[in-house]
Amino acid sequence: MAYWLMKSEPGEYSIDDLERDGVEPWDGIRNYQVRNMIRDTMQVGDQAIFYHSSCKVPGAVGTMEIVSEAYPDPTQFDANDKHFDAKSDPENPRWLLRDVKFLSKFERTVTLKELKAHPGLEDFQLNKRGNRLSIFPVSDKQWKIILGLA
DNA sequence: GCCAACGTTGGC
DNA sequence: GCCAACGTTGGC
Repeated sequence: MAYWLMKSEPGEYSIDDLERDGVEPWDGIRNYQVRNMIRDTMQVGDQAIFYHSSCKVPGAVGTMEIVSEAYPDPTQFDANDKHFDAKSDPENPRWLLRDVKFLSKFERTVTLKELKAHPGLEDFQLNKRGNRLSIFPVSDKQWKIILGLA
């Protein structure tokens, strides 16, 4: 089983929203590198850290499980959606998503600041300069460290 | 709101 | 295929 980190702006969709919904399609991916990873590398049963980005206290807030194969993101065909993509062909959809299931909410936010300062996380992608991918892999070691902090 | 980083677009 | 312009991400 592999581990991931998945970012969401809590103003758009937070860990509390996922706890309430249980299972949710993780839509809005509009980056080819990320799309390729969720299509080709991610597996049903993988687990992911839920990360709050672009907010007052950015950080890891909980965990979830990947519970579906990749399938077309319906928001790409919805002209009223902010993720609408007029160039995506319905016969060959450009953007995919997977369903995720709530597993846990941390007692507290493990902040970006802590993650940056923690020994053993020097290679963590979140801490790398220019990191902008909304989903990326997390190693077993990194996963254990972060859950240990929660 | 600012800005660095980097992806995408489109003219040539 | 190059590259300038533009858009987006995301921390601060």
